[in-house]
This record gives sequence, C-alpha cells and structure tokens, in this order.
Amino acid sequence: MLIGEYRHNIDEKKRLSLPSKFRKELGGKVVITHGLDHCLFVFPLKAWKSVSEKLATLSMGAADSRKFNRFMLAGATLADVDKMGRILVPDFLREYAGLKSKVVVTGIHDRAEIWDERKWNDYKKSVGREADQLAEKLGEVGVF
Amino acid sequence: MLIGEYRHNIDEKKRLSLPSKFRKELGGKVVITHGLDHCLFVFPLKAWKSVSEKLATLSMGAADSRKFNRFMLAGATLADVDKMGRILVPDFLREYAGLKSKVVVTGIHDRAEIWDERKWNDYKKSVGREADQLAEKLGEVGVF
DNA sequence: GTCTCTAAGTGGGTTTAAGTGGGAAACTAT
DNA sequence: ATAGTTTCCCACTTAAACCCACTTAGAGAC
Repeated sequence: MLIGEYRHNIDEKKRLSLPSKFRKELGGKVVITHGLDHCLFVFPLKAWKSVSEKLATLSMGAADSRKFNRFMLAGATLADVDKMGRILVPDFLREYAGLKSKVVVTGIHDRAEIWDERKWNDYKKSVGREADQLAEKLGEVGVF
Repeated sequence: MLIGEYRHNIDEKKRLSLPSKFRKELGGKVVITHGLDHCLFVFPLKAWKSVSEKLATLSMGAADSRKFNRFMLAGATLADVDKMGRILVPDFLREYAGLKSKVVVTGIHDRAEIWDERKWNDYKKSVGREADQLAEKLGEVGVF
C-alpha cells in the first residue's frame, strides 16, 4: 500500500527518484502514463497488466474507444528503475503534467502519482475548501 | 505489449526507424496498412494473421464488408525490418497518412501506429478537450 | 540535546547504444 | 552503356544507461 507525499526534483537528465518507501512495492519496472487532473500515474508492472487487460476489452470500432485506448496506451511508457531508484520521465509526459524541476510524488493505494509542485499545492488548497462537502460524501460511503 | 510514443524522422530514402523498444515484439517482418483516423497500422506478422481472419468474418453488409476488406487488405504491405531496425514506407501509404519528414510512432497493444507529427498533436489536443468524458469511461471500465 | 552512523537523494563523468545520414554496390529501366 | 533507384553497409552524433562520489537528512546512541 503506497501512501504519503514526497517532494523530489527532476534533474537535468530528466531523472526522478522514487521515494525509498515506494521502491519495494513498485519493483524494478514501472509503467508511467497519463493520469487524471493532469498528473502522471505510476503503476507497478503487475498492476499495469490488469489495467491493460481491461482496456483490451474495449472495441476498436468506435472512434471514442480508439481515442481512449490511444490516450492510455500510447500515453504510457515502460520505465525501468535504475540502481539508485530513479526513473526517466519522457518529454511528452513531462509536458502533459507541466512538470518543471520540483515535483511531488504521492502514494494512492497501488499506484504512485507525480505532480508538478505548484499544481499539487493548488489542488490541495481546492480540496481544503471543499473538505466539508467531501466529508459529507465520505459519510455517505461509510468511511467514518 | 507495445506502448508509448516516439518521435522519429523519415529520411530522404523513405526509411523509418522503429523504436528500439518495439523491435523485439515486431520481429523481422511487419505488415503496414491503412489505419483508422488517417494513420498507418504496423502489425507483427503473427498479429496480422489474426486481424485478417477477423476481417474475413465481418458481420456488416456485404458491400461495406467488401469495401473495408479492400481498404485493409489491398492497402497492406509486407515490409522487412533492416539491420538497423528500419522499414520502408511505400509512397501510397505515406500519402494516405500525410507523412512528411517528422512522424510519431505509437504503441497500441499489439500494433504500432505511424502518425504525421502535426496530425498526432492535433489528435492529442482533441483528446485533451474530452478528458472529462474519458475520465467517466475510466470509471465505467473499472480501470481505476 | 548532541554526536555519530547510516541511508536516501542528488550530481557528474564515462560508456554504450539508438537514431540518423551518407556512400558504395547491385539492380532496373531507359 | 548510363542514369536513376534501391539495397546493403558503415560512420557519426547524441541521448540514454551505467557507475561512482558527494551532500544532506534522518535514526539511534550516548
């Protein structure tokens, strides 16, 4: 189970250290892909396979299904973790997530997320303002 | 599994490098054919066989079925991958996909796609505008 | 609280391979 | 024969992979 929020840097060679607490669960190969709200998702290879199997059930006939598959599959990259626990983030994904040097890596269940630091701060603020309404929903779902 | 997006050039001799990460899966011979949305599809020989079998059993009207089969089959070319991992893209396919020098090669499950760089950028932008609906689908399919 | 030890995060230099360009040889067509 | 392609092979450039070292932050002991 991946949890927590870590502040890391992407260096000049486009390398990003994964938090040491994530490394065991993420393993030696991870898949980075487009996430929602313009962040990036990082899956352990195993978890990715179950995602891609679900995607494979979508028909190729419909135009929006093709779009969806291209978004998820062409938008994904297999990255291997180097000896120091770092991954390389491809240009097109960095661009999508608006990543500069300072990024935030978060853990959400079985995946990690990569956020531009500023985007993450803004997002947290907006979540803070909506906390009451969200709390209502949480109650509905029976979390607390 | 082919995933990711790679920017390559078609040189003056009409040669196109396949991404190194695709080469193992694509093998020494590939089938290039008309793709949907004015890109080109590139199948490993093995995957092509299952595609052509499916084409033979299409359940659409006879006239449409003939049309689609001609589109896919008559447009298909068997291409050898050279020692450097490059293929030759025939003129009529380059024309169909509007390929200039700069192209994008993407991986979608068991096939690669070749896009004119500008077309791919436009396509991605349109996907971006539909991000919300795509997110809905993510939920429907139970991906996340 | 402070010192020490350990490990994580970062940075740089070297090596390797991918992507690309171009020349020589073979083949075709004129 | 010759001009124009096509095919094969090799060379160059640059970016990714790899290895190692330094710095800093955290954990533990005193």
